[in-house]
Amino acid sequence: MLDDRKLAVLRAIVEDYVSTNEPVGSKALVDRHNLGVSPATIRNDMAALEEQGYITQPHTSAGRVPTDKGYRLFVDRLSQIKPLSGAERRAIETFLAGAVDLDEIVMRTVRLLAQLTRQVAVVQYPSLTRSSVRHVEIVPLAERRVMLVLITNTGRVEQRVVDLPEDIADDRVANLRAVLNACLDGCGLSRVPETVADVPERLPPEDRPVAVTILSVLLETLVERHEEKIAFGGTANLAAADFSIGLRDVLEALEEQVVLIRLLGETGGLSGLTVRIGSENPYSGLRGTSIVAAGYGAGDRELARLGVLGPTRMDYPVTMGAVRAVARYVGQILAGS
Amino acid sequence: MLDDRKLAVLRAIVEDYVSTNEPVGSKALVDRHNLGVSPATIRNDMAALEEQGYITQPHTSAGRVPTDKGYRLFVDRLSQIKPLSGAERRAIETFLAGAVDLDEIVMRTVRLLAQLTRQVAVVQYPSLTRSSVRHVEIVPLAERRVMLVLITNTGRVEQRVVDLPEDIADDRVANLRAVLNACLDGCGLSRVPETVADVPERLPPEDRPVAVTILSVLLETLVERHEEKIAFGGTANLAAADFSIGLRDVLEALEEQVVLIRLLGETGGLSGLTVRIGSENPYSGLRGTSIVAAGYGAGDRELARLGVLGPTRMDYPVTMGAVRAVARYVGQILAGS
DNA sequence: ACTTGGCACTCGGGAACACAGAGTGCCAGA
DNA sequence: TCTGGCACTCTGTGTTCCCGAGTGCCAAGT
Repeated sequence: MLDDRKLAVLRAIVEDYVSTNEPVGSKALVDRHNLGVSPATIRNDMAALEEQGYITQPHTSAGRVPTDKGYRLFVDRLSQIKPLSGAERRAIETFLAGAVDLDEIVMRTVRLLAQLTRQVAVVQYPSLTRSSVRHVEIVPLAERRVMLVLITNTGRVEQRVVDLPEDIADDRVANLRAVLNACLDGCGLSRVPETVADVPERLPPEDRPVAVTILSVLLETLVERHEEKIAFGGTANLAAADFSIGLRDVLEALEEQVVLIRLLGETGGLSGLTVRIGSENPYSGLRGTSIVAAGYGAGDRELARLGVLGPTRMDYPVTMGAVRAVARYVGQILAGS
Repeated sequence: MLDDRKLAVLRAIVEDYVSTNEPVGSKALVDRHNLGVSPATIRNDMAALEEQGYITQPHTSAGRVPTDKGYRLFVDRLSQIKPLSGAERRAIETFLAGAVDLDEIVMRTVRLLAQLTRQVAVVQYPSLTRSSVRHVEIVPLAERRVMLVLITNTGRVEQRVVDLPEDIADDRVANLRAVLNACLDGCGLSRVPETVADVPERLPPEDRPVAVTILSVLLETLVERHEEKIAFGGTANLAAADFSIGLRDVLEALEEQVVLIRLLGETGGLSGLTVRIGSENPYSGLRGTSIVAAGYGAGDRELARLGVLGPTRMDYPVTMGAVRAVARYVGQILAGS
């Protein structure tokens, strides 16, 4: 049904269209790629490909353009992820190595991805829920007011100001801190609620109201921040790629954290890369845009995801290579720090 | 030289052009605003205004359009800042009040400004250098590795992982922490370097190498973060305002932190509002865009700045009102938390 | 000294039109 | 099954033309 040559033709069409941004015709095809046949033959193949929905023509008597289905086939079976050049790898390493805290790691990753792929980069902060407690700190700020600081093993720091129901002496705060750290150290965040359940009972009765208040804020922090944080950048690249339509929609989607998270979401197939092409993605404003995403994490578990977003007409092999490489390096950095 | 009627004409031109986005001619002017004179008279006035560079015509036989100089005059002398409606004020208050930490305050402020003005909003994080130390925390992470956490009175939290030259027992860390907090509590960040200079001497000799390492990282933190942090949003509004040219440039400028800071920078005249119109601003890519900015702070001192960025063709009175109001409310929130 | 109506002039933008060029589908022959 | 040829169909571009909004200027009016 789709013999080898037809597949080759499809591949050629995708490659040409991606690089020229113009519908590609039969003649141009045989000129550029040396398929050993004549334009007429190609036309027949094209007719077949169109029949089956892999390509389409914007109007009669124009060249062909890949459909989403065509890109899908290309990505799945006709292309290979293109590894980065040595220079690029080194650039990534040195650029990321300079980061000094989590915020900066994320920011730099965004820039890196945007620059490497010339698209919009999106990076999710390492998930709170899957990481574990490294330290809890309680800092007295004023009477009846403390700041609660939670440090995770991924370097993420959460802070909350807590208003207390009553005064509490500094040494009692210290005690509470010690108890908390003793039972929470290394504890997976998802297991924190059970773990702290009996903490009040282990304290002198007069400390319990304060402890309960602080604990409730702590739990709140975990729940609230379940909605993850996201950073993005490289929007200038959107303007460059003369986005046929909906630049507005894309920008809107980018500012809608919830949408973004869903787009990155759902881990996918081979080598951890997810590619969602045009109408495959669940947000109507993003018809015409594809997302290439990958999970990253320190060690074995996936902590969060990152990826890029660009026109369906993008260079998938290169983009996928860049995303995969960056995801790996970020994972290493996180594991090392 | 510029009698009252000419000024009225200029005002009318600005207002009409802002609302219609089309060059405004003499006839349209007399129709809409009831100046009590004929089109011919207006034409003479317009000629005078053009002569002096306040307006210009895109081409012969088109209406007039304000120049940057014209907008400047309009902002300085022909318009009044338009206060927000009661509903808007309440919306601001409730929206900002829900914020739970500094990050969220900033994020919400960005959204608020963007929504209120329908432009791109830019918010600078409260400056580190002008705030003061509320607490320093040293958290042991592993042997020879601690995390240094600095909490400022504006709620900003800075963290750094520090690799130590040698092992150090927890109680000695606690001692160092106590000493640091004792001398730094409430200390303005700019005075930290002098203040900590003699700390090593006050410690037992065996702790000094560690203390020196930690202090150097602390000082580094202060210096590095002198480059301030910035958040922005509402870029979708850019696409809506059919930006004549340079949407790309604008997006690039937005991602260039340094440029952004310079744009917000320099506090200005009346009521703390700075308006920079088109070519007045120091970045060539932003010809065609204006910036309305204001300082905000808890109490008397200006901690940082916020503002919006949009086409020179913007509704200045409304925008200025919104920026001023948001700046005030954010100040209140910061002071209160 | 301003203001006004009249008038000739200018120029951009849209509509109508023609045309070249790229591309297609199909068919008959190798 | 491939190929060359041929007729056909579009889009995009350039040309021309014309309308209308808007101007500048002048002479007359208040």
